[in-house]
Amino acid sequence: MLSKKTKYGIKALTYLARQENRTPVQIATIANSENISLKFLESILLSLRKNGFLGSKKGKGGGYYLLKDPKEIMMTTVMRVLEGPIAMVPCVSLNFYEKCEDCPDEHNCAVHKLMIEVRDSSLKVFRNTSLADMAK
Amino acid sequence: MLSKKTKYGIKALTYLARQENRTPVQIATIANSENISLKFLESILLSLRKNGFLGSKKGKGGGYYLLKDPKEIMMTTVMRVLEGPIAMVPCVSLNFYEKCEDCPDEHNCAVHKLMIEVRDSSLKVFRNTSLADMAK
DNA sequence: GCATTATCCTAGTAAACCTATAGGAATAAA
DNA sequence: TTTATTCCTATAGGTTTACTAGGATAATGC
Repeated sequence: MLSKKTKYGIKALTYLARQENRTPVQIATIANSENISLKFLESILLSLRKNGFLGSKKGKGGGYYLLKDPKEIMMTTVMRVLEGPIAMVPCVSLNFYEKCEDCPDEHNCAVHKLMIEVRDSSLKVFRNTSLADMAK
Repeated sequence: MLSKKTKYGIKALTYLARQENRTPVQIATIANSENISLKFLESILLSLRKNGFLGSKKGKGGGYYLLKDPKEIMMTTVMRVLEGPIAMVPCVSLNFYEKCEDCPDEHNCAVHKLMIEVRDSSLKVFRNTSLADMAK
């Protein structure tokens, strides 16, 4: 299941991608438009800034804005930062790999094989979608 | 993330699918072979029986066995029973649909569109894989 | 300089969910 | 009647999720 954090994060990014110029948009504006709790969104945008997606400006007329062209921001990156691994099992994750405790031999594990297929099919979708696509 | 329950459930089903005949296999045998906590596996197999995948026999020489031909058991069904919805968001789920609270219009939601694609790609994998495939 | 308007940051919390575990009842076979 | 097994309910303990509180910090405009 997608966490609300991820869902809201994607919605906020999409909102910003729809903006014509890169002048800062206030958290409250986005929160209002997308029906997201202000304080929760605040913490999400903060982490998106720390992860290099957003820039910010403090004080009056401040807010958040995208740092890159939406076309260059792929959903794989967004998902990994907000949600974590795309794979359903750590032993199949490309960026967050971990060995299973119970599995003596990964290559002989039926779950492993299935989950590689699932991972690849999801990856294909995320890799083919940019934030610009989302904003359309 | 796949829950351990689902992971262990699939492993147990695969184990049973590999059995040549349908004589009952004890929980302890499976738990041992797959490195799963006995008591935990017990509760998982119980729910698999209640959901029509397994039959059981009590007492000495008892255990669990598959009720259907592994070729007829598709991973979509297994996943839905063990893990729940295949979709990452309820508003995109075929079998567990729920409207989003925050979304006024589903059809205009970028997250919704993306998650439909992800769901369909995962579904394709699960629909093309039977328990017999897993056991190979 | 000062008031106002924003973001920044750390912490905390209630509820839900996950991963088991305990302990005994029911049933079947030898 | 003993032994082996599943059946069933309850619950404990840990983790994660989805927020919320409250003040610090910085920028703007008068």
